[in-house]
Amino acid sequence: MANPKWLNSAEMKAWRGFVSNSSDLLNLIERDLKPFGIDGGDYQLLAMLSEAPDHKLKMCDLAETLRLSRSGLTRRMDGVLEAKYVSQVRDKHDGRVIFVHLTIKGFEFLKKVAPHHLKSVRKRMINLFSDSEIKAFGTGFEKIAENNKNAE
Amino acid sequence: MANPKWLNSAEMKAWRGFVSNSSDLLNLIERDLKPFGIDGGDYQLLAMLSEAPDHKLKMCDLAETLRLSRSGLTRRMDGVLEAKYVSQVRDKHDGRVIFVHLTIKGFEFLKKVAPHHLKSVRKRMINLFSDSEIKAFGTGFEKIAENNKNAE
DNA sequence: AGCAACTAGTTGCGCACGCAACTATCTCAA
DNA sequence: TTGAGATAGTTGCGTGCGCAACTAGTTGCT
Repeated sequence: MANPKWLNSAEMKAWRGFVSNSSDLLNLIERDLKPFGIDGGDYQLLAMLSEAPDHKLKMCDLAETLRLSRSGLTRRMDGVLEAKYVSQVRDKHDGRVIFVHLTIKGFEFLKKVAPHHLKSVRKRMINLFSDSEIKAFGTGFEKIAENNKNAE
Repeated sequence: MANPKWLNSAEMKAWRGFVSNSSDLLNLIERDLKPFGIDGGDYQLLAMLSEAPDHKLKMCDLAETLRLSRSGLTRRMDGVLEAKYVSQVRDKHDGRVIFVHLTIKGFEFLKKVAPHHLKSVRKRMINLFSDSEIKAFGTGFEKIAENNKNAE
């Protein structure tokens, strides 16, 4: 354990850049959503539903894609249910599971907000990058994801 | 505002990869610190002090490097003060400011933990990357940081 | 000198989250 | 069929954080 290789300057720059700036980036993009009366968590929730088959997902699957605990999702649901952006339907075949459905209202809302969010993501990240940086972020995070899956 | 260009598949992969996996990565690296009795926030705090001139930093500067609000830092200090990893000294020349000093004990502790943390960062990110990915993460986050500074 | 505007740090409060414990439901093996 | 274990979702509780308001100290303008 004594002396693992220290990070060279390029490695340090990559790691520190990631640690320091990713939260800033996410915060700014979330802030861009505020004028539309939605926070980043709810936006992601609606976005994930909109991409799911039939615009619905089981609570536990939704929690997983959102990187939330089951209890965290239960409570996040309060807001979007109240706003009638989603509805819950108990599964007929398995009484334990609840499907979360994106409502028409939720989908319309998402379609209204999405272009603004997209502009925000472009402005704060994607449009700053060269093609090779885009590619490297894609493959880099893919490797991390793969590695995390087998995390001990 | 109507139709900004949607993300192509490479752009989407970069963005989604970032959004979905960065929190997982940070959580796993933080989890690796747990056996040493320290969380990610306290570790970063000690690390930033260890790299500062004279191992000390003003509260407000420390808060900024840690991406914490001033109040957030005030409370995070409780733990590391209690553990005697840091001490606070009021500035002689400006009675408003408080310097946070890394203590000998804090520095020794950090030196003990750092190699493990380093291994964790390598295993979960750096060692997975090609040279060009390392480079791209460095320049990519640098661009984001630069852009964030001028954020409106 | 004196007062307004700013800056550093702390405190009160509310919020979002995870963990552990709980209920309800399902699965599988004997 | 029945009972042990797994799985889905909720609730109680503690924690870490930001925001707003506050105190204390500094700066700058007149």
